[in-house]
Amino acid sequence: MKTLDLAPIKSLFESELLLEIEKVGIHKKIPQGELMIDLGEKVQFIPLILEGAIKVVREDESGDELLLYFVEFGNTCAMTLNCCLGHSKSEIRALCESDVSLIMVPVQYMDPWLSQYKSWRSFVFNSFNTRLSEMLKAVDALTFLRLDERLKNYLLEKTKVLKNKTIHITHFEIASDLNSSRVVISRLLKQLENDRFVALGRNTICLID
Amino acid sequence: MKTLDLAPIKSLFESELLLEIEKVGIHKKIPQGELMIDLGEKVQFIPLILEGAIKVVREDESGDELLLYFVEFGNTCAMTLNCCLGHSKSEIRALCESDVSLIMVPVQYMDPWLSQYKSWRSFVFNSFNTRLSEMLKAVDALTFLRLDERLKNYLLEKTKVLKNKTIHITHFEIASDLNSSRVVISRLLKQLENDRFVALGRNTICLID
DNA sequence: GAAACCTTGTAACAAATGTTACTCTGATTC
DNA sequence: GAATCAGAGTAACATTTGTTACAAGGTTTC
Repeated sequence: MKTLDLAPIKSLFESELLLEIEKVGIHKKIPQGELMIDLGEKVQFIPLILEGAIKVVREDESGDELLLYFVEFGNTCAMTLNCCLGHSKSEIRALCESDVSLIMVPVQYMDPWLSQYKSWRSFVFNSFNTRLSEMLKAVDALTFLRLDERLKNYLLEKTKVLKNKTIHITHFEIASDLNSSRVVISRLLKQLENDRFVALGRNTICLID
Repeated sequence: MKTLDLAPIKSLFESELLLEIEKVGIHKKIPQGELMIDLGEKVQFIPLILEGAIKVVREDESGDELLLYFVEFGNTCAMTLNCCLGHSKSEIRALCESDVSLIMVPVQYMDPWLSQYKSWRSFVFNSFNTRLSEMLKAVDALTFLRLDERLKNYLLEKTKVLKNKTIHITHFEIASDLNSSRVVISRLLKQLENDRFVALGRNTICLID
């Protein structure tokens, strides 16, 4: 069994805590596209993300979706913390946006570490704060922006998270993430192409500049 | 100087913590309508709500608003915690929806109490969770509901928080809270009146049933 | 009590977004 | 290589929401 490579999170936690994490944490690699948590599932582990990005999605009763935000390195999913602490079920779905490398810490360490380690408290609160900020951003976009602006933001986020100006995706998938319809997205993308914001190809969108 | 009446929160915290709260907390009563925190302000106190409700509002650059949620007894404003911990500035505006009675705890107790008192940890996390849930509800409404449904929810929330079936409010104020326009709200309210959901009067709306 | 103001009702129109239907084209399957 | 299919372009139309404009009653001010 390989030792955990904690290098990416070394600066986040004090050394004693790092030892504990090494002892009880399980290193996992999850390939792109894989479902991590679904609606209504119980969460048994706190995920510490080392590499990659996770996409968090909300769904209503009739199956319509909305992308809420991405979770990246140095954060954990606050919705998961939510579940761990409240022992409630997941209100969201989490998918791997890219290949993800993470450490799973069993939930029972949550509370003792909170009282013991200041760096753990910082980490957990930092995650909550980041999450609340992301939720605010989502609300802002839905409230104050028109769909063309939301689409632009979406494309920018996507390229940032995937670290690649060219995105492989269909118009239909974008429509799902933005809770819109394929025809509308095609229409707006065509506009963005005319505005020299993107170049369109089959299954690909390339940001210009 | 009167002793704090901690009765309402007695069951939330262990007795030692209650003593500490009594020692360092400042009891305050704030009348309805008063501004508690504005955008960009720094927060020096953690508010523990004993009675009443606080309305939390988001605003964009151009001055358009949106009501995010209400904070009631037994919770604290997670956005405030956000500020306390991150030492960042408020991203929201908080107003007293009704007369509010609360205890203000200076922020420096936040961290020591977290490591010392399990009930404080529970309380803080509970607040975060409630806030994330409320934000999810807000996102859901914006994404999946049409304005008439959002208006209904708004009226129901409002009567619940104010504990009164009759609301004193103008159509314009509702439009602000829902980030819509007065004319649209009047139109929809008229519909709700035809559907026997409300009875309309000048400055008043009364929920039927 | 006249003037000014606030609140609400209503109509006509405009803009943003969603829906349906059809076409074209390149990829995949057999 | 013919048949099928998925992805994308486009037009016509429907719905939802927002905007402008104006009228009619209350309320407040002076």
